[in-house]
Amino acid sequence: MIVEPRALRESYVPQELHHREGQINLLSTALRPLAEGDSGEDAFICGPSGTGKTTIAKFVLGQLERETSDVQWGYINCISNSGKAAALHKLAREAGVGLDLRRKGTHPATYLDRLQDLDQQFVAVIDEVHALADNDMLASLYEVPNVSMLLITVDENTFFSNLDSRIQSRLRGAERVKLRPYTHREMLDILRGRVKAGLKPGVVRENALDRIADLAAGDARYGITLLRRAARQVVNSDEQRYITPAVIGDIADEARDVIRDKRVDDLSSDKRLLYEIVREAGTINASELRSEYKERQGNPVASRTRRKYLRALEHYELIETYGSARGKRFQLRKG
DNA sequence: TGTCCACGGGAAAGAAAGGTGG
DNA sequence: CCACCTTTCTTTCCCGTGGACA
Repeated sequence: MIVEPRALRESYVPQELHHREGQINLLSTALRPLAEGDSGEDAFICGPSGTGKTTIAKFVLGQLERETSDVQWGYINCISNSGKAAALHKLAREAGVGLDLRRKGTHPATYLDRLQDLDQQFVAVIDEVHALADNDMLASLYEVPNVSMLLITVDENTFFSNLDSRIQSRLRGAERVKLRPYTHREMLDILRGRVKAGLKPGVVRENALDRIADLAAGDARYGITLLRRAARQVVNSDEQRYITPAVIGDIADEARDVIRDKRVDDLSSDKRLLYEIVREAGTINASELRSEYKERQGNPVASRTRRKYLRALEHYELIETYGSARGKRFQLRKG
């Protein structure tokens, strides 16, 4: 049934990307000077989740890598590497220059020096950049002449408004690539591509793909997770031989949870409890949240810490907040 | 309009991680 | 093996700001 499991993972970068030609060209053009050894433009990729932001970044850099050997690139996700040192460490390692440096006890400037000494152009792909704790890492990277930044975020306007004005003006000229949610038809193409690469021919009913595309509503990550879970369900089942709309219906809720749980699993227990409280309540105001948390947590963290955690959950896009000061309310983020 | 309380920036203390020298 | 060092990362303390509510 499953021929190539990797093709069913959302992190898989296919040989050809459907319906993103314009954006790919825009991004390639922005990075074009790198192939001649000049520094490229900084660029943004923005769009809702599941619109292929990370995938097109990796795709375009992969293309560039095949054309020239003078370009190195590194990828970090700011949700798992929120600290400046951790993030720079990973970037330097991907450039192959930080291998001798220890993770703790190395000054951030050391990584920057190493990147600068590289006699190649370097592209730093910084995913989920809105979750970055201290933005002066961006300023530091901007200072390094042979480093270009490719910043990935959901909405560049909210990202910009949280940025301090010095970096704001520097990044204002950066190329912006915007991604819209996929249409139903586009989603079907993407799913067919994955089916062809990953599954035995004929095991997926066409109307099942239609059902997946409906549920995914433009979010390719969710669509692909649905396809993967459906395939696994059929493999483990004795009765079912084919992926049908009924199978999709059975696993739809579960697939939604899988994506969310993957993020929630990484949280510390206090953050997870705060998230659980918001999730159970749907919407909750600040003081109710505080008393609920204190009641359920034996030794609660200080109130300032609790607020920092909540802000982090907001950055991770697990919750949303409205209002300010005493009127602040917390709400579970949908989708 | 005054009191209450939550927010959030920033400093600073504390804990943890990794390395070094005796 | 242990004491000690450097730097990161987390948590707390301090405090000015501002919305809610009587």
